[in-house]
Amino acid sequence: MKHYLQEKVADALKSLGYPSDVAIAFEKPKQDIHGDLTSNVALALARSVGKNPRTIAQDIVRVIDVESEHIAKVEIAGPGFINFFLSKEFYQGHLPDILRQSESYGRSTVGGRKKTQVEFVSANPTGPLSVGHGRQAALGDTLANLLEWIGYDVTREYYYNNAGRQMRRLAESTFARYQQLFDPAAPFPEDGYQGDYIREIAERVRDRFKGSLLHADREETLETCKRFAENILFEDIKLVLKRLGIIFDVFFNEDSLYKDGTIDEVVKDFRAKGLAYDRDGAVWFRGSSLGLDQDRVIIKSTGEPTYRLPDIAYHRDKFRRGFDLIVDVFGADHIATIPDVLAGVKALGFDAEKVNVIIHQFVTLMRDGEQVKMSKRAATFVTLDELIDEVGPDAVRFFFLMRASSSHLEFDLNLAKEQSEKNPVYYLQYAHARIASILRFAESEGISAEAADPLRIKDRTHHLTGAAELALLKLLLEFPDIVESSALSYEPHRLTSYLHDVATAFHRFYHEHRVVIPERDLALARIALCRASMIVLANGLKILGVSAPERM
RNA sequence: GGGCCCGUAGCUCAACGGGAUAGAGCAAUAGCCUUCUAAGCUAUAGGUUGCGCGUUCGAGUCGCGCCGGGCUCACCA
Repeated sequence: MKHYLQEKVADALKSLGYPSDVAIAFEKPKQDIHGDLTSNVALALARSVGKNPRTIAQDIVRVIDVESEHIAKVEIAGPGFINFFLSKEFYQGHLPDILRQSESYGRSTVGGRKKTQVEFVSANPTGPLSVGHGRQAALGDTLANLLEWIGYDVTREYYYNNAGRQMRRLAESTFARYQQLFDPAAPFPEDGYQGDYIREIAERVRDRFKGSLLHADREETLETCKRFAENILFEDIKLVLKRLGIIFDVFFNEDSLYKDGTIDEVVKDFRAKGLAYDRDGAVWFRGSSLGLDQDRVIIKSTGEPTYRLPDIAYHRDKFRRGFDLIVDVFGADHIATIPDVLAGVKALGFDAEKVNVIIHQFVTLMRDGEQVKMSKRAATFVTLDELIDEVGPDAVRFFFLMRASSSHLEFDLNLAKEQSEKNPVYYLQYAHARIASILRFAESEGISAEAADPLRIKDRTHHLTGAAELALLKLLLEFPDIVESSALSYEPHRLTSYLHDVATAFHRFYHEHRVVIPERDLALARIALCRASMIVLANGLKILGVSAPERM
């Protein structure tokens, strides 16, 4: 409809001799009295044309050629808005489309199978996933879902590093706890990982190797401990992610960048371009010549690279694999790496515009009105696994998706656990379950099968004339636009808030109108509306990764 | 000190490339279940959008300067 009106307005502008290069924007007015779609073209043109915006609006309305079966009314309001009122027949006529598309309703092909990678979580296997990772997991997976829904070809990728100093600490911590199982007085490294999970891993090392590691070669033993711990931690991570319904297509090991020579290549290319140089025994990246605030070390004097180098190499690899769109989901604490990576890939000749970095702010847990204190050092953090245990996967995902990623997120544990109307997850799920219940009832009355058939419903939709019915129907027809805009703006919270509106509109409809009634045609039309509502809720929840129960 | 994010109703948050009277939920108050799920609905109340300038037909949104909170500025990742 938007596109249709855009064309019509463009035609009108042309015939009036107004500049046609302006963006003809339509939006949904906040208030119903301002119509269903509104455009501010007249206001936008006022300056360049040098006329009163209302005059321009009147000109446009005078010559615009719209079919009356779709448009009920066109009005000029306020300073020069042109408000279009769509006919109820227009809305009624589209109800069968929802039923016909069913599970696919909301999908589109605007993405054109564009090869896309979404990288998220990417935690190293040194410990359990935190609550912060949870937000990232929900965000990344939902962005991936959204992009898939609008026709992108999406790869979900997890990048990790199982070498280096952190893994060394993991190995030493594990071994120390293992030793302590035999001799409680054995020392624990000062900078070791404090968490209890290390003790659990150590016990499993003991179960597997008994005391045989106590006097074996230290380096070999540490290597054994490292791999053992890594495997356990990774399995745990995958398990937790699976609890949230997340499955990665690719686990990308940083190590492969060394093995296949990508790292060396990047350094060589940087040197060739004068972007890398030696100083104080280290290799530096000349970010200052690329507009960055300072040069940074990419290879330490010890010969080890800093994280920047593999990060840049990794992104080069992404480009080489042919991704047309690269979405990186990072926590706010990683924000410092981004300028280097983007400048690096750009310097290597790739289009940095294809990289979209989504930064999400931190999560604070609230319990009984007080912030849950978390310290990684003291190992008093709440793990994602524990959070899921406490409030369930649906609440975890939904709560993480409710807010804009740029906003700090306060996670109210009490609210998330509450099985009542206060809890927004239940509010949505309840609407879905309620519809399912109505449909079961309708079926028991023997009239649901017919209402599932778009063709049979087509001639009956004109019975839906109540304000609550039409308001609901209008909202349902917005779904594809919402999916598209949520995806393209990388803002899943638009979808959560939209679904909340749908649930509200449905509940209102439910309270005003009885569905299963003797008037058969009206009953069928209303059942169709229920089905359509259920489709939108189910599809929306599917994108969010939240279950849509049939009963509650 | 530099960079990024945030500051909107008592609390948690919306407001899609500036748009019309700034919206929801929770909390508060008053109502609604013999009828398809009350985990629901209706109504009332709640605001100088942190402060001040500026840009323009129009600013919560853009620019500048303050104030307050978070993150970050390693030869840690």
